[in-house]
Amino acid sequence: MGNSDSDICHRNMTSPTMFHKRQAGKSQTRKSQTSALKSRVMEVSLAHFSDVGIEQTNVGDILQDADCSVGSLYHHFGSKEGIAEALFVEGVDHFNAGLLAALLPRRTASTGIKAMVTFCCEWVTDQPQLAAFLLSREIKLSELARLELREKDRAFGQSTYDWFAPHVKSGELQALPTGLYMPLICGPTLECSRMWLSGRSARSPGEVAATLAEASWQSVRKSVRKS
Amino acid sequence: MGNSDSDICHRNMTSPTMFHKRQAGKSQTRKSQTSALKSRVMEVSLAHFSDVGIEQTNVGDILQDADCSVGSLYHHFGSKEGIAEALFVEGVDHFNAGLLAALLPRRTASTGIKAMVTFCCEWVTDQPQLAAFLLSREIKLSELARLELREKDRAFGQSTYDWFAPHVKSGELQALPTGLYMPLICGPTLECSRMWLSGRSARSPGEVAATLAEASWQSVRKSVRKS
DNA sequence: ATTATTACTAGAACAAAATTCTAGAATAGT
DNA sequence: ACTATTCTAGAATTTTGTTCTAGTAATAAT
Repeated sequence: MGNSDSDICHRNMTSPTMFHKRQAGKSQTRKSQTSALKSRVMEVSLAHFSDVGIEQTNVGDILQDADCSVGSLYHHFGSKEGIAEALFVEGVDHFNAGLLAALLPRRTASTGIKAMVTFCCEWVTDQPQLAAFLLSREIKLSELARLELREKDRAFGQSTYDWFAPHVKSGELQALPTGLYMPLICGPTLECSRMWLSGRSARSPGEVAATLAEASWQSVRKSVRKS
Repeated sequence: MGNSDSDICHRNMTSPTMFHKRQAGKSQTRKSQTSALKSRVMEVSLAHFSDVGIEQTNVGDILQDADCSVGSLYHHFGSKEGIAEALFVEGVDHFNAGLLAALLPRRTASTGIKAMVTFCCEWVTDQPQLAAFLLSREIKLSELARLELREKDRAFGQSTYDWFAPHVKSGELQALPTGLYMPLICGPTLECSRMWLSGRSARSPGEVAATLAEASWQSVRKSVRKS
């Protein structure tokens, strides 16, 4: 059915080609074919990576599932890690953008913080594959990607801090080192997510979103208590 | 100095042995030699794993640094992942034991929760190698190890819950699903740790321990507020 | 229009690294 | 003493990631 290759002898054929297979859709332009190929590789890779991890995934499987040649893959991604890196950077971008989109429109400290937690929970529950991949830091980022990411982190931190600042000033939120807000707000949720995604816990983040949101809010609000 | 091997020709020698090298300490019993070998392999492996990751570590280096033969390594650990697995399970055990030891002697809810956070911070700061390895979930656990770990998690959760229960009953701690206490109490700290260990943040957990402890306490204590 | 350049595809060939295999030595059990 | 088992050893094999050469489509330059 699928593989009408390898029936005729390809062995010891020093020259490739003799008109390309694989170009099923002739109507498509080359550009769109290429970008389709790249997305296919990334999609397939994500599935494998999140399933068995980067190391256990072998390039051969990706090649086969994405119907891609060795040459193309290495032309576009450079290496197996290269695919992972692309997925990682793209994923972090999406996550951060979504988190900001959830936060910025809120007007009160309480609703803002809770919106962040809720977004995390939904995001993890909605796309467990991507979440599992991003949360399992098994990617050894290249120096380039590391810098790119650090800059993105900084910009993201700045944006959230701009939102926080007025609420800190008004006395609703605690004044904390910049780097502590994210861990305090999203840390518990991400920890729950890891447990759930790795099968070590049965309860999905979605199920406990409200509780997590309230608890995280309590941990960063300015305390004015009786006792 | 060290390697007086490979000077005499070993090549194309179909039979091994002809009395073993490596047995430097003749006085030691075989048993202790073996267990020493295993620890050596684990120690060396941890250093490599936490440094460059499991994938980037190659077995050859471990073999050389631990002065171990291929046969021995595969006899004892089965595979490279096998070493990682052993390290992981042992590490989780130590961590959980330490955490319990920090918690159990405390008598009040507040000091108990804070002791847990403080212990996490110290533990991560004290043994960054082991921490980095455990927190970077790049290990694909075998089904066996997964079950073993799940059971350990359950037992650990039970022990902590036994400590929590009275404080919940007395109204000091919130009543939460069992699986949420750990993420809420240690989640922020572990998130900070990951950031610090991966070089994405400059502040070590130790430096912000007190703040984290207070915040985590606020997130799980029973709220009795004005507003 | 023709040529040069670039982007892309293809798969054989290569190299490196993980794992298996065979065999011998030490020890425990009977 | 003999048998079974555990452990050590390293050559041989296999697997797998990556490079290399060679070709095709598309585009820019002349």
